[in-house]
Amino acid sequence: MPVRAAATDADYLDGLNPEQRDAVLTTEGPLLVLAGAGTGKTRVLTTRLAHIIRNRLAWPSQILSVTFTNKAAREMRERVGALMGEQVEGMPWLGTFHSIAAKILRIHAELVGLKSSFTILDTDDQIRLLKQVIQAAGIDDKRWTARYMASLIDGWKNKGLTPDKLGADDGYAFAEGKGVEVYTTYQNRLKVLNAADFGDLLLHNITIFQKHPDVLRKYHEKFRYLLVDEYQDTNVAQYLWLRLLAQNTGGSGANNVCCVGDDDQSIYGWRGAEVDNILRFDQDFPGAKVIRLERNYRSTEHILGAASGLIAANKDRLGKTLWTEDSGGHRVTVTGVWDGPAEARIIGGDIENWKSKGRSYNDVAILVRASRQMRNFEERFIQLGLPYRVIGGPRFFERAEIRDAHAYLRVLRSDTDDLAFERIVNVPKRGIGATSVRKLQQAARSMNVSIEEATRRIIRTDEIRGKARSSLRAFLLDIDRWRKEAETTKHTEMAELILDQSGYTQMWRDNKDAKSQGRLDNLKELISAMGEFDTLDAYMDHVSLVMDVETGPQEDEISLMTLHSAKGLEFPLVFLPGWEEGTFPSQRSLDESGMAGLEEERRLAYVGITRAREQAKIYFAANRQLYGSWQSALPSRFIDELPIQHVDVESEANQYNPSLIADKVQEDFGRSFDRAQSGGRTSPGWQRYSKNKNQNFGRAPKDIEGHAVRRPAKGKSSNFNVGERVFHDKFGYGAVKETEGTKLTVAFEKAGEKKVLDGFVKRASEV
DNA sequence: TCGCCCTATATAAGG
DNA sequence: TATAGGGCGA
Repeated sequence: MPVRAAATDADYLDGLNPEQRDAVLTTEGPLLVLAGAGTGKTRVLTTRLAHIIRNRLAWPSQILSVTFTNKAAREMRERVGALMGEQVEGMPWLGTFHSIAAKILRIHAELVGLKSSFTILDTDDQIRLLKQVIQAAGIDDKRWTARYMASLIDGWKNKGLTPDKLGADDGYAFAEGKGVEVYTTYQNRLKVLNAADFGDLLLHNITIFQKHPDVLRKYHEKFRYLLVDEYQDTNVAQYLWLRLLAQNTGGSGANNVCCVGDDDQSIYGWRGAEVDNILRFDQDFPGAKVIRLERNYRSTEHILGAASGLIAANKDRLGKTLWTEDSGGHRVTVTGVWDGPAEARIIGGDIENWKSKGRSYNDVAILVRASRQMRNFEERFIQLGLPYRVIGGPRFFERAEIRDAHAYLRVLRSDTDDLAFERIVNVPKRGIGATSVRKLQQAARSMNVSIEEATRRIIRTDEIRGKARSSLRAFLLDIDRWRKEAETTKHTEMAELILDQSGYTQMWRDNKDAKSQGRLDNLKELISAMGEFDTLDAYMDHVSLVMDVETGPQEDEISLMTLHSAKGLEFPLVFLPGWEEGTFPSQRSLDESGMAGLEEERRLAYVGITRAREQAKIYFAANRQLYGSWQSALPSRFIDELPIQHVDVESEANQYNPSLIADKVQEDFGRSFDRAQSGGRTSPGWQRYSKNKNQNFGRAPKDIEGHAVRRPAKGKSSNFNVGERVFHDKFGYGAVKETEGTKLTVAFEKAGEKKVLDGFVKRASEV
């Protein structure tokens, strides 16, 4: 096989810019491709794969390509296929971290005490199992919830920490130091159940690679090229896994690892991602080449300018300068509105306007920080009759009815799947309550058999009596009959038959809840999803790792989603509502993660703006309803950080004074920052921050007519005096307690003490 | 054991 | 405000 083919004149390289071409052709040695938003990352990735294969640098089976999501893997597979034509059949080692780790683990399962047939537990199973472990350890599971323990364990697994690698004080956050004990017991239970949770897939791989160099060597010999997408999202475990596979000194493809990512789009720190991985790449892989893709093909100059100015406030970044030839276009707009419903009303009107100009709803996206912000929009769109789709939200295979159905199928397949058996033994209600189930669990444990086997034995005794006993007996007979029929019946028919005969579908038919029809529909959809696989086993293997469902044909609809799920997408017109302190940046991020949290929020804002091709429109509301009660809000500090030459300030007519935007509290920012950051104003971060901030604030913003907005002089006080009686549309009457610039602290008679801006209150005497 | 009522709680979400 | 899960009475 030639080490390198002269392929620079190949037509698949046409149309790549010099940096993209370099990223495709640099096949040997470690390479980091820093791909800014909209710089043609996927094209580079797929072309690189095609280049390697076409030039016979490696066979498709010798390339390991990892992504985070099934969607990304699917897209890559399709696009490589399109580039290669029919000549190449699928790439066996292209997939998500988890699917590839699972594939490897199936081969070597016995090295970590599992059987090759191990089941993969989803988060729901994981939590139910943990609850059992916690209760068995005599820990109060209300004070110390399984959910909390699961998050600790996930955190440890994300860091590559098995129980033996934890110190005594590590588990102290749980039940006075019992954390590690619970973790250990949980891992032992998993082994007994022949199961692995998602974190284990990677972790077991790492253990195997570390303890069995001969196994690792085989993979070194197998893989000549490694490719990692979205490298900024990798956690420590993924990083360790990759290092082990990549650090190949003697093999055929020494260190040919290519990581692609964008530190500015790292938004999954809360999920264990370590931006550090990408920041440290050249130290981890000595001799690494770094290529920056900075030419943006997506957005206008104003959109890029606004986004770049914003992200410049971040300290920990490698730094890129995006540029475009697409000059002109609309500035990013910033609009202040009265409250959430007003925001939805204005955006709804804008969308109608867009549509009436002959553009499509598909061009439009609304990106929110938290899913609860979607509600105002849904309500308004229904009123206006605007078609929309919500992207994200609860996923198909995670719905309770689907999990129940799967549990029936798991029991059908295996008589040792305790978690599945427990889940459905009393669904639908068969009169087998918690007490009976506990007895079964105890019996199973003492006899060292599965719960199903324990049940078979126990119903021959008087241990369980009455209805519970007869129901259990009938249930076991059902299971036996189903297993027998399954030998000769197609799996889809089998599923229908089981759901029918168990009374499961009847349970939902009898349920008068509004959602139960939807659940029945989901069950039908499940059957048809199963039909795409030849056997039940093939189907079950698939769903354990692929939780999403491919989206069907597109209608012309507005997209409504969170900022997180918008990553990787683009739309001509993007609405960014809810840019208020507390909402965005989220107060919780600041409280829990301080400066790092703030920077991640800012990257999220950057992701949001850079989704837009033609126009990005930012909104903030003066009042926001949170959990049923109204709160006044201040514009997000991110609005202050937008370079003014790329921004137009608009206002909701007569309701809002544009000068408020400009004003908005440099001092207030300082205060919330102090809260979030223990270092306070003396920290380097703060000093750097204020410096950047002042740079961005040299000029006064302009309002929609182009007049410079009057900016209150520093220390300018409001027109209200302490003790004055005022009226606020949402909070009613109250008395001013304190004034600070244009910000008032008002003791409202009904709503209590609130901080509001003086533009939003009137003198009570003028009402 | 079931079912209702009350109350505690509330980001983001991939596999 | 909306919901999920626990407590308690029938």
